[in-house]
Amino acid sequence: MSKQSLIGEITEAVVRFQNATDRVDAAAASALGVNRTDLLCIGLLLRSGGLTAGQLAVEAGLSPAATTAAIERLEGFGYAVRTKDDADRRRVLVTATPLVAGRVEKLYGPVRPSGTAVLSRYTRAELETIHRFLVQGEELQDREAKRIRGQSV
Amino acid sequence: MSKQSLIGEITEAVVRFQNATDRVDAAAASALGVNRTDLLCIGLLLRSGGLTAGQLAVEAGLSPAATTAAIERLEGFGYAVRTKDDADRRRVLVTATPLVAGRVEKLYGPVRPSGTAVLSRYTRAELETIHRFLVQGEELQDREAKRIRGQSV
DNA sequence: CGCTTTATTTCGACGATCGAAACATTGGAT
DNA sequence: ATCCAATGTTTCGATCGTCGAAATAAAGCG
Repeated sequence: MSKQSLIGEITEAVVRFQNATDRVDAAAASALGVNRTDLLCIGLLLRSGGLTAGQLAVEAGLSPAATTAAIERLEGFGYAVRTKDDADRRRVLVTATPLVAGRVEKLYGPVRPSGTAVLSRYTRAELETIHRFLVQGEELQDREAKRIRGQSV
Repeated sequence: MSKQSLIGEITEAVVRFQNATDRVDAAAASALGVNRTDLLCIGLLLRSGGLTAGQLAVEAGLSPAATTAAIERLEGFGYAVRTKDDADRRRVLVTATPLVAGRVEKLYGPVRPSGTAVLSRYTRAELETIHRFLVQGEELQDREAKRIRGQSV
């Protein structure tokens, strides 16, 4: 196969890879009974160990109003709790509950060892190539996103 | 760096890569003045060269009602046209217009050469490694998505 | 011909989002 | 000390996108 056509195949494989990732998240959201926005918030809360409502809004790319609504939904599921910040009582600290932490672990936990198992079969040099590809790809896409944003169409 | 921590970095890099892709699509949708569903439909229509309303619904994963609404929005923008199928007059063929084709080309066109330029700097063996990684990753994620779907939480 | 099946649209309702205004609290500035 | 601008969150009203179900239209078949 020519290098050029290999490049074409990689381009398509990237798209399929993304779609597969999307299907995993869709399945997880469905299993938790929440929508994609809520799943995003859950991930942010778990990774951070807790955020104020405003921080969550920024991280999730949501308006203040939508953030309040999302927090309310998560509270309703028992997936998050609000606590007033004693130092600054305007602030509300939002944290994920052990309930959702447990469920997420049950859903996503097994992905890690599976991924590690797959990657372990690569040599160190190959892993470095893959890593370089991912980092350069991210940079490329951020450049392109920036270019597109500056375009009225 | 240990192989193990390299694997960890790759895992994180994958997530960042996906997010970057997402930002490109968000920027493109915004430049075209449409939402993400409409952008998805535009892509499907352009790639296929035209679909019936029903086919579009299946491909996009939308209900019939949502599909009709999306087509209506795209028509309103001048991005799609409906034509009755003469052979089976129940069917409606939806096609992307040159207008949207041109705009999409202007937005996404430059991504291809940039991507090719980046990938060209890899050796053939490296490209094969990357390709293998993407394909195996897709398979892995599909297995995990299936597992998660079979889980009540 | 009717009857069932297939393709699309219409209808009514709901859920998630937004911008703007309201509310609560803080931290100066005078 | 107190007022006032700034900050953080919630409430409100409106809009948009989606769905399920019913309606419409057309095809195919017995």
